[in-house]
Amino acid sequence: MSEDRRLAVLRAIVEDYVATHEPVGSRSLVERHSLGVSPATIRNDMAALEDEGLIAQPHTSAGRVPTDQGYRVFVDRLSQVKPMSAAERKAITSFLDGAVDLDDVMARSVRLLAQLTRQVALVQYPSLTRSTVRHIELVSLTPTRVLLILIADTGRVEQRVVETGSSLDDDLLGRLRSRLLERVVGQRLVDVAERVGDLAEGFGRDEVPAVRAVVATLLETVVERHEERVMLAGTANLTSYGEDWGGSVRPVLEALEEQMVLLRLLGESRTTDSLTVRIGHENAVESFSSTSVVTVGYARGDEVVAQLGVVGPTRMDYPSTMGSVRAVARYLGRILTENP
Amino acid sequence: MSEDRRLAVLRAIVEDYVATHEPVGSRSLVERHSLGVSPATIRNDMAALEDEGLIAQPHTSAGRVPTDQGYRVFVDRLSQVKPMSAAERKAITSFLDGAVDLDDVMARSVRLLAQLTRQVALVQYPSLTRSTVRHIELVSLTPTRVLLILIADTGRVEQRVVETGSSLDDDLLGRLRSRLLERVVGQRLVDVAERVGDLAEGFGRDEVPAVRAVVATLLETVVERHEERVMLAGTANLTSYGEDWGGSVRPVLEALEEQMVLLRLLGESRTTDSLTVRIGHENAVESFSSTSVVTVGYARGDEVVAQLGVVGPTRMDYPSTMGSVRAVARYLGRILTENP
DNA sequence: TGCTGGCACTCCCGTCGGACGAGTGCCAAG
DNA sequence: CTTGGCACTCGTCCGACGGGAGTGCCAGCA
Repeated sequence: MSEDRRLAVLRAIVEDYVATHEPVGSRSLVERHSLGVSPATIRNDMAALEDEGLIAQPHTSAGRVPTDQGYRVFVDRLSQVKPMSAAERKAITSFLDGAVDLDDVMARSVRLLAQLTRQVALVQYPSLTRSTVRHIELVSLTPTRVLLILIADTGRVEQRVVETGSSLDDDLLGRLRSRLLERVVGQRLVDVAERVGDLAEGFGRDEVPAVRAVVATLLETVVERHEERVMLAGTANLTSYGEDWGGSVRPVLEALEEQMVLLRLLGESRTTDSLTVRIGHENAVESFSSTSVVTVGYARGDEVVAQLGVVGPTRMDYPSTMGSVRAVARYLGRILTENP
Repeated sequence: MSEDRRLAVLRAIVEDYVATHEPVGSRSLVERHSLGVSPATIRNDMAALEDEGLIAQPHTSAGRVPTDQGYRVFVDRLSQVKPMSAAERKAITSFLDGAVDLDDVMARSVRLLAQLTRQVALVQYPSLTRSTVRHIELVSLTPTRVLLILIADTGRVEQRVVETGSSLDDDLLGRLRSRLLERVVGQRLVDVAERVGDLAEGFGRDEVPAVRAVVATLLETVVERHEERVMLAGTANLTSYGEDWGGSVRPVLEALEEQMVLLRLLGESRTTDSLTVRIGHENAVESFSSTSVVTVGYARGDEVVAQLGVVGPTRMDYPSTMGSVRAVARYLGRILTENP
């Protein structure tokens, strides 16, 4: 009973099960794949695979279904990422090239990914903390209110209203603006905090509170993870996987409405730009125990700025999904890199 | 056979059906409601109501179910909006009061509405075209790129990158900014177009193309319906209504991902601030033929700036839903009005 | 004229039993 | 180590059946 054939059987089981969504038996296995042995032999292999915990049977004397561990082995050792066809690549570029600004790029990417994979797609905005400051603008709204606008080099724009407490005249606003600009433009957002800590120095006594308020809001904007936005698309695809996906669709839909959950799904492997596959219970989030999450980082230049990925049933077509995810990440990275 | 009693029967049928989700028969009707007559009498009334097209039976000799028209009559003549309890009102205010900016207000409103109604909630951003310009800012990104930021008095901020073609120096940018400000600040967005048409006059020959580019983008931002954003929450609630909702959940989920569809659902009665209920086929959108949409405008000051509402099964609890929708609209309006 | 009780009828739905078939595990032989 | 054979297990798919809920109609009564 060769190790090789056993793995070939596992691969065949995964492929068939993904294709048919039905437990697969020894007979149909030898029919659909040229394994060169009889059903009985396969049955022995299957028994072994079951002992190893890679497959399981839903009921006695039904076909076999891959377990989470089975998928794990399949992904790690038995499959390779399926590259996109030329036509698909072309479709991707032409679809993404029409974008006019960052929001548009993100929106298009996430919809594209949902379409390609027929699953739920997630795209995280380029992280604020990893990018640098391109510009800061202060706009006076009312005497005691200032709109603080922060523009990152990724094209991302954050805005925030500051209650200054005391009033700011145009002169003070101008001085504050230029001080801020000279301190932080070109700096990485992570470093902004230490660059502006003493910014209040050099301002008049009565001006300090207002300056402090602005700086505080700026730091909030920069530091807060909370603002790591994630876009979502393709929730309708949840319905296609019938009822047989563990529990039901509801908890998944609920979880997908929580930004925090999305970030956890995407964020746990922040720095890599290699494909990450989290299968079933490997997901930290409870309600995703019968789903798999495929993520990858995308880069601007040669720095990974955020993650994107898809959420689907554990019985997804991993090679294709991984191919699509990787392809979208690459083209998205290219667009971000080319458009300064 | 009095008209009054027939309508009382219709009301009872709607109420029971909404509560139980099962066809309601003459016997259980007289048990649960004090109609003062026998089942046989009710049956006669039911036959009449069926002739009028207000109720129907799923199968011969099953109970009756309200038709779209039946709900229509119920909403128009037999029900009144159920006001929120004091506790609920308090919860609403405390939930909304924590908001820090417009995005936050919108996000909280939509989630709140979804929770209150246990349905899918929609909230449209305050319309750009109905509000006035508070400020316009031009920020130079690269020599040939300018970030145009438009701030409306509703607190809404739109940003857009302008490719100017030729290069803009700081001087030109400054002149352009002040010209723009003097022309449009305080103007209604609808009027912006005519105020800036001739803005290029007074600029040098070589400056005109860049000015034109900025103006064009500004108009695009102002005019484009496309940018009427809608927030969405509570899609998980779609699953609770079981399978028995016409067709399935999928087309509804799909439609809800289209901004255009959301706008159509909300937008058809733009100007009123009175409750609008669209039942089943009354919805223009195909996939919503077994859902009802309850919308209402919300105002800033005394001007309706946008719509909000919920999408649910036709067999929803209309009085409560209408109460929740109206309440959220009022509190949202109050917040927008109080925070300038 | 309108309400009521009675009655026959329709049809949905849950249950039960049996036949079928897919699939398994084991064994003895090649 | 592989293979064919064989007995066995279950899940699933009918078809029949009975109960029950609900209806429509009718004749009698206020």
